[in-house]
Amino acid sequence: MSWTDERIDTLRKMWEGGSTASQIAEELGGVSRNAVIGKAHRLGLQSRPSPVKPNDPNAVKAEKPAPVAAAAPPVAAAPAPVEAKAPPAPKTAPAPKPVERVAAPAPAPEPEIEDEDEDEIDAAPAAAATPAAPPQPIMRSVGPGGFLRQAPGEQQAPITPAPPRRLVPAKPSPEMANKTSLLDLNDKVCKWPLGHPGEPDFHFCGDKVNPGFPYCVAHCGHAYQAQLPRRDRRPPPPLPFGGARVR
DNA sequence: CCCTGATTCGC
DNA sequence: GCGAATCAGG
Repeated sequence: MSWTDERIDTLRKMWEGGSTASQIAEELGGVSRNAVIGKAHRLGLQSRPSPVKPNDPNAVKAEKPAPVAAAAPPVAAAPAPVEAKAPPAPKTAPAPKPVERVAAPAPAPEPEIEDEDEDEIDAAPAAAATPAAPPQPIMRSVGPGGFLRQAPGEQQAPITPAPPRRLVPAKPSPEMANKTSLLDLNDKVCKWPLGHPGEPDFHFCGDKVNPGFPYCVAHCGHAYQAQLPRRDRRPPPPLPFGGARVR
């Protein structure tokens, strides 16, 4: 493959649009990630914070070891350290346009609790509530039964497993009449739990399963997230660069 | 390990 | 000019 104007154009647009070299390489096809990077540099397209490059030309500062008089050892090392001229002007403004990008995380699936009458989990009467941290929106994903999965940051025992409460009759209960209980599960019904174990009306979806899956079609939608091929993933900045056609 | 981008260097 | 090999941080 050669670098035709068209391909260079795509490279340039994607590169400036924030696509990674790998993505660009895949999009173009026939070239490696390295080829893309190499070409990008040859085109003069640098920038883009590199994981391995401190993008701070001013660096070196705060270098603990040498508070010595600024300049290195010039020949006529004048002992006079002071002479407060101005701190060595940073000459040309280095700031190469930091290409700021807004991290646009994929819209997390709205944590919907699907469960009729989700009764509040009355936490233990912790008298003096601990001040704790200020409430902050945390994005969680929803697992079967409406359990909120812990966000990556928080670590904490997963809520009380199954509050004893009172035992409920396994089957002959009015409210459980038409519900699918544990004993009703088989390969043909949706095993998506509704409510929480230990609660009076805990039961399972029970709908006809999506063939090949343990859940019905609807709940498969919750249980499985489509994993698109890389090439179809449009990275953060939804750049409308022209030439890219989704294959 | 995986991912990144940067750099080098033989072609 | 090209890009594989290599490097180095996350």
